[in-house]
Amino acid sequence: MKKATSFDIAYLAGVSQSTVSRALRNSPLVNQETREKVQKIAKELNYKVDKNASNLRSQHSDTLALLLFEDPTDDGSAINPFFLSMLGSITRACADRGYDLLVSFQQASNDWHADFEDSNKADGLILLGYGDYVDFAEKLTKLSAQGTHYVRWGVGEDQLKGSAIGCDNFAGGKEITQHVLKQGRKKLAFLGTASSHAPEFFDRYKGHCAALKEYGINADNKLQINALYTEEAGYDAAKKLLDSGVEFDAICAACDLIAVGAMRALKEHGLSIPENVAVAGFDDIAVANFTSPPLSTVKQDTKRAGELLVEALLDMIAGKAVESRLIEPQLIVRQSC
Amino acid sequence: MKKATSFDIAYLAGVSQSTVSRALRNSPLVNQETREKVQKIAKELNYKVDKNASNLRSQHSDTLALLLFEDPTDDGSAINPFFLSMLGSITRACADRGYDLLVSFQQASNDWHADFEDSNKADGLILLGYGDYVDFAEKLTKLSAQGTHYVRWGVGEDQLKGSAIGCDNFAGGKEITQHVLKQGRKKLAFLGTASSHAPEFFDRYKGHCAALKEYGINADNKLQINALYTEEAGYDAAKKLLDSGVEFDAICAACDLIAVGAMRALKEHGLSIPENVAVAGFDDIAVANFTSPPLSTVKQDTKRAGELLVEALLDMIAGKAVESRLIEPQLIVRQSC
DNA sequence: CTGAAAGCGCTTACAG
DNA sequence: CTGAAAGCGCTTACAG
Repeated sequence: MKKATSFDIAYLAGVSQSTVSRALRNSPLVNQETREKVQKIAKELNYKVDKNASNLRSQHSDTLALLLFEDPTDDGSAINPFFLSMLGSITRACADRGYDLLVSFQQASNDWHADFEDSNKADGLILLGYGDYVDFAEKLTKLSAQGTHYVRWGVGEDQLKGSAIGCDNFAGGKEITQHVLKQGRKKLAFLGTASSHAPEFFDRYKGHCAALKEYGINADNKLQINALYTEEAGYDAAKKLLDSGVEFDAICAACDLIAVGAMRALKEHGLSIPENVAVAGFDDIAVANFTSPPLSTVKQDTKRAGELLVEALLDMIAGKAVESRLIEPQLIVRQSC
Repeated sequence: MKKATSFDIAYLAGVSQSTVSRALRNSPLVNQETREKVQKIAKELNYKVDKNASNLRSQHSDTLALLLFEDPTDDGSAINPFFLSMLGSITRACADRGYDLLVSFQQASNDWHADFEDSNKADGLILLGYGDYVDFAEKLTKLSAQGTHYVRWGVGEDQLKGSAIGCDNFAGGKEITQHVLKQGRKKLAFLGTASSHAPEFFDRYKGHCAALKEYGINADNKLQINALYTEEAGYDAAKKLLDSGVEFDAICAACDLIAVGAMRALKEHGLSIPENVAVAGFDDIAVANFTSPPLSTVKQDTKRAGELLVEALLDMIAGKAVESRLIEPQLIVRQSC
């Protein structure tokens, strides 16, 4: 059976195809009786508007694209659980608003705008990632120049083009460090890249340093070790710290995966947590609740984040001004510190 | 600046719009020199084919839809990490093959076919879920009747319409139960719904019983407690088991989340794992490596699964016959049994 | 409130 | 190898 079109319905209903189109979209212009008749027939025929045709004509797609960009050095098998969680909440937020969501891991192309908005596949883009933000900045500048509608998860607009929804990383970093300091720890190490290549980590580090300062402690370079987004990186960084011989009684990790890797290194080294070394994370991924001991961390509300991202993008597409916004993080105290 | 169309390029290249269209799709019909000239101009203009127009004309979308159906009783906040992992691998598999992926949690509608394939948004559907399979069976029958292209993650075709890629749940359930029995355990409980409402769990249970039989043990009804897909359900089921007073020295959980919940209940009850009770899971989610003690389980290869699902669907769309296939699960021994 | 007509931007027979 | 033309299935001024 061939697919029904609006002309088939028009014929059966004894009205014009224009009227069918109007009736199906609940236009107030159409007589209620006519509308009901048309909708009844459409239902009987299992009719659905052809999205390609309607999008082509109306020049919008009611579809958003989620682009997950990652560090290309990643082996590709495991996605950071934090982003997977964001993906889940964004999918839900789109569905709630009647939008479809196109998902892509855009390693391949370096022209997101062209690939999605120019080809009319999506009305706007949501960017999510943990790649190198220095490379990334160029792309954002290009996107903005082309007038693409996009929002980004991450840091505010001082550092990168465009609007962003993000966690208040400075506040989060400060809060958990204060918590560690309150336990009487004095020599705090920070595991995570502290540079504009990873601005979210950098902000957390700045919050970390601010808390130290409150306690009259100067941040020590030797206690900060670079590490990116993975358990392996956390393991390596902790090893490096241990091998360096610098004394420390606590580790603040820039993310939970780093903390998990660091805990493994500490245990291999015969150190117990938190007796010898306190450990703190950031993100509150599912695993944080199950490490031994369970990891104290900073929770980012991914559900709320997904909603804000989708709302901001929709506002932008509608031509409204969109402000970057920060979500308040929440301290989660468990047993690791 | 208005978006460039193929007519703009045709004008600049001094050829017809038809030729532009051919040149852009690398048609062998077009002179190489002409093709290069056209492609150069297209690049300069930042031109991208309008997907809505080309899809409308050619009647296919190069897009696949992933439908995640869940138990509506779920609170909606947390998606089972196993499915999130599948989602990641499916996204990658689609990208590798030049397809876009539309993601949807189809709670709202009950007419997937109409929503995606009839509206020409997608060429085919991938179904992934943990809802009630009895309700689900009707939908599948309808999908098949309408000639929709779809593949499903889960159990083979005996029980449900359509082709499926799934884990060999029987073999996995049998293997891990054998492992538990080898440790000398005699009174094994099974936590997970054993009925056609949850056929994957049912198959795991059947494997479980087969292993018991090999060891001369008859499955005892009182040692099987229903539970669905969540940590909470696992906790409740273990409580129920404990309260029933039936003796047991091991728990085989139908999935890791159930195992995690059960471990919590056992500990609250003052029982130690594995000394008093051995615990086994199924799925190998990230958390399994971090429970205390780390959970022995059965790993499902989600990367391979995603690839097979996408390949099968593409074959089906291309008109090839597609067989249901099972992936071999892999026993992962940690410390919980 | 309704209809006839144009047109969104492509792909693809058809003719040369 | 190339071009003129039709048409995919809608939405939306325009006219009544």
